[in-house]
Amino acid sequence: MMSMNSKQAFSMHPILHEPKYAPLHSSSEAIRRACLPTPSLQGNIFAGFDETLLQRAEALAAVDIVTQKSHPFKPDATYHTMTTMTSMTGTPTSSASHLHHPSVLTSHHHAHHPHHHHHQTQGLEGDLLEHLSPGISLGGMPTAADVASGASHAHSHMAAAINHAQHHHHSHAQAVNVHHSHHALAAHASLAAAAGAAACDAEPDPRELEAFAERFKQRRIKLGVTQADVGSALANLKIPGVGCLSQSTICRFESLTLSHNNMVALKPILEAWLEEAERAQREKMAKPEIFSVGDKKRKRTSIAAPEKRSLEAYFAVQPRPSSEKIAAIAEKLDLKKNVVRVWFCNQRQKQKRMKFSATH
DNA sequence: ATGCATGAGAA
DNA sequence: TCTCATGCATA
Repeated sequence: MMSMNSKQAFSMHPILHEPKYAPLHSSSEAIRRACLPTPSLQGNIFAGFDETLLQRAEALAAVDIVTQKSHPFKPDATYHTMTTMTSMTGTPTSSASHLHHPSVLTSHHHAHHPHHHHHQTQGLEGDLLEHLSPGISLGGMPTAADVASGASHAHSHMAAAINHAQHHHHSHAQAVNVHHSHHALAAHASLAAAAGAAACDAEPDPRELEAFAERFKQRRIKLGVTQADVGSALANLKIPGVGCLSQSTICRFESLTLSHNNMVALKPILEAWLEEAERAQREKMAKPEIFSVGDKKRKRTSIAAPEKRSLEAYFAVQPRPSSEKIAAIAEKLDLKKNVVRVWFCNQRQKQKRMKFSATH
């Protein structure tokens, strides 16, 4: 088995999004029912009705229900927790924190399906949910991460901006950019170089990526660093446009549960960290003097098993339900429309992840 | 390790 | 709105 080829063909563009400003957009909340014409689907038999589809899907779901059981839960189970962070122990299992969303690597694009719906009128709904802003924190570098941080110190700052694009003559564009807000730094250029490698850069080889991920994990563990440590330590590398990443992302990288593009974009960064960390460790070995020392809560809705099964059934029939269908499903399952919409989005994303996509 | 969520950017 | 990259909260 060695086939290589990424199936995603993206493209073209040399990228670059200019540091745009974030227009403010308020997140859309929910739109409730409206009347809508027709969900034009592409040759789908089940194209435009609702009840029938829903019932059918549920019937399918029912099959599982027999086999599996869980208790029916509240439709709106959201957990909130007050997070009190402040727990940094020496043990590797820490967490990282950062400022805003350091969103950052992007590349994508490929054109795909032309689907779209119509306008739905009205969208209002008093929603209880709102979002808040993050609290900042992160003061010093605690413990465990000497290696992680590559021994260098952090001046606590995040960077911000820039966006870098890489494109050669090929197809693939990777861009690492951070959203900046105010100032921007200069830009520069070497992402690939950071990898310290010879190659120019992108290698769409699932093989290579998989191998790297494996090695990465292995060496990371050997260094005694946790995924969270790696994530926060990335900021210390000061690679233009690269801030820190969460434990989640590192974990997903190692387990290949990221999109191909994302894997490709992250690889050079993590590779750079790895080298730096190993270098730092060697340095430390030399002199055993070591270290001196050492909100808003987001709510996570919990969709009960039965509802989840129904959603899966609907998804099997129609992965991209129209707004109206989403509303119908939401109502039927007694879930918020937005929850259902997000569920579908996440489901679609899952399908696209690497792991064993196919070409592999 | 993963589920659900947010946000930017592009349609 | 959707996709994508990411992250907080959780199990």
